[in-house]
Amino acid sequence: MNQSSMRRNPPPPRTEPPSLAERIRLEMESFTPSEKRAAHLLLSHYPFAGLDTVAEFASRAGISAPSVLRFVTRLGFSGFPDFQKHLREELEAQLLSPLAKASPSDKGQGAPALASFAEAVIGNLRATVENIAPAEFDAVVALLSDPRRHIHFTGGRFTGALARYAESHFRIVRSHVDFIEGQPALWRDRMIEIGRKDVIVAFDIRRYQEDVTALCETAARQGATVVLLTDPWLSPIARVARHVLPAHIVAPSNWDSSAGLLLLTEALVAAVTKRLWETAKPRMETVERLRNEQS
Amino acid sequence: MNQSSMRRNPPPPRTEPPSLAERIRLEMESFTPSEKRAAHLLLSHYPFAGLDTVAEFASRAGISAPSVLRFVTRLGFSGFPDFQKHLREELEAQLLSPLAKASPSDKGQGAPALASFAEAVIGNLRATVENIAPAEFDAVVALLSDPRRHIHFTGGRFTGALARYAESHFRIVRSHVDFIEGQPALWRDRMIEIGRKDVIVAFDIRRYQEDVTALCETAARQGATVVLLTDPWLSPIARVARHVLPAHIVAPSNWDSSAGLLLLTEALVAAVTKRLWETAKPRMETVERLRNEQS
DNA sequence: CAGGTTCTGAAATTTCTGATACAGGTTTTA
DNA sequence: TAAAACCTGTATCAGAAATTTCAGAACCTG
Repeated sequence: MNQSSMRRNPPPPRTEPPSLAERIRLEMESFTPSEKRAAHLLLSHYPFAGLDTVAEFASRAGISAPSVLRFVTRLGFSGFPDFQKHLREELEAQLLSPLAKASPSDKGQGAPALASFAEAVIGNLRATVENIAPAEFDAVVALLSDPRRHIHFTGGRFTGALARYAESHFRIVRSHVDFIEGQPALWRDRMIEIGRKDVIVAFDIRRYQEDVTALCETAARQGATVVLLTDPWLSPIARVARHVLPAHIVAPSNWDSSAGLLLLTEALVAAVTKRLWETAKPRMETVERLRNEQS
Repeated sequence: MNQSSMRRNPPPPRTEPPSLAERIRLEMESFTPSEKRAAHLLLSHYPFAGLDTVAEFASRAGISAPSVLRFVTRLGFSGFPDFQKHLREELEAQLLSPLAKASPSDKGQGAPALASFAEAVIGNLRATVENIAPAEFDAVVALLSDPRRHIHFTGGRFTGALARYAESHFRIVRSHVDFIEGQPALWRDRMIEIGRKDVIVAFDIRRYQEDVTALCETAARQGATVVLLTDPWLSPIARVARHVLPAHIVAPSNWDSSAGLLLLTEALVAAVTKRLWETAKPRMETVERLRNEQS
């Protein structure tokens, strides 16, 4: 008799996922006294009150632990951990919303698509920079500025292009720079020469590519230093990497965005060029002269 | 009852919210490899990654549970629950004061290079988007979405990598896509097959490369449609290009930044993928299946 | 006011989490 | 090159947390 199969809400909340808090407010009437106390506590400190232990929650609400359990069960969760998981996910989604709000809304075409895409990418860049430890970045700069080291760039299907981009710049700034194809057959032979003096800079984002991982593991086993540019979920290469620089990659697209990786790459190029300026300058001038002579 | 009812407080942080994240970034270099992985995971999903169980956190970070425990102990917490409590409190405090968002912007001097570089790049992206004519962008999307067209990507020394990046994506979304090396010797032969049905997408920024220009001029003479992604000063290719998308490239570096070009590329990929979704989806699934079979 | 229903919490039970000891392996130091 | 220090994962344990059971309390209902 409690539910006469009514439609829930005349104006159903449109876009946003129905927050748990909202649902609790709507169902408040049907709660028992104990459940109401639990609901009030949760709503008044939403959602943090629910992130504590059952005992803590019960104590703060002035009810017993079983009552709390009955409350969350009544809300449709399989147990208290399930309930907490939902709260955390909801909170995380809400906190990341400024980025998520722009993307799904306007599916128009042309400029709006470009503009919103750009905003998402910009958000990625900011997030990327904030999550990079300055010391880590500096350490990589120092590593790539060491003239005694040999630098090898590599990457996967899509990120391979970024590795090439990095290589094409570093090649001019300093010596001992090359690009390694990801396919095992193409690098197996060269591995014999990889050792402690070598640095592997690998680009690898999700749908992590096994051959790139294999390359890095082999190189690491030989004593090479591995630097990894990846996404926040970390390629398995992180296992053997000495330095890891994660970049945010999620964009309103069926594809991931590599803009963050490019940003890091260009920042590294800029920093290393500055650091090696004394030797880089003449190299750059020479390259320029050779180019002109040729044509 | 075991509570000594005493707040443990090593360094009284009563001034500003010295975010735990910030501290981790500063101490990053003193961490062991395992600890770094834990730190990276936490920072990349701050602070939600830390609200799970130890086992979950360890698994996601790719390390063992004890390493996680050692990590939080090293940060000065008495145990994992204490660590989680701190994260919750920090999160709650931050969520209640929207003005706290200004804090992460000003880094001391750790890597102002990276932060300011990022800001410059972001400025480039905004400027790029504003200076693109929506109609021009849409026209390019339509062109690249035409299944009867054959698409060829090319670029110069540095921008060639971007052309490869574009090609590696479009190749999956649609058929008749390839990459042309910039050196004349490598494309002269193929020019015989270039005609009205072909689209050349060229990447070229200052220090404009003569061979790329030559390629485009030849192709245009044969009736091909040329799309140019360049800088605001426009590569000479613009004379024969049907569509031109300029991107801002100036950065605080001895090198130009290609981030704007990458943004346009990714936006084009996203738009074309969406437009061709009916045919692109099965293609992407097939590619995925082939990849899995192979490995 | 009895009988039935619903609600609630104390205590018992079970599950699972966080913590520790220890040993193999690696890097650093002498 | 050998020794020492350090790092890290496996196995294990202790204890806390969530869950269930069950009996009593509160509240209708006729």
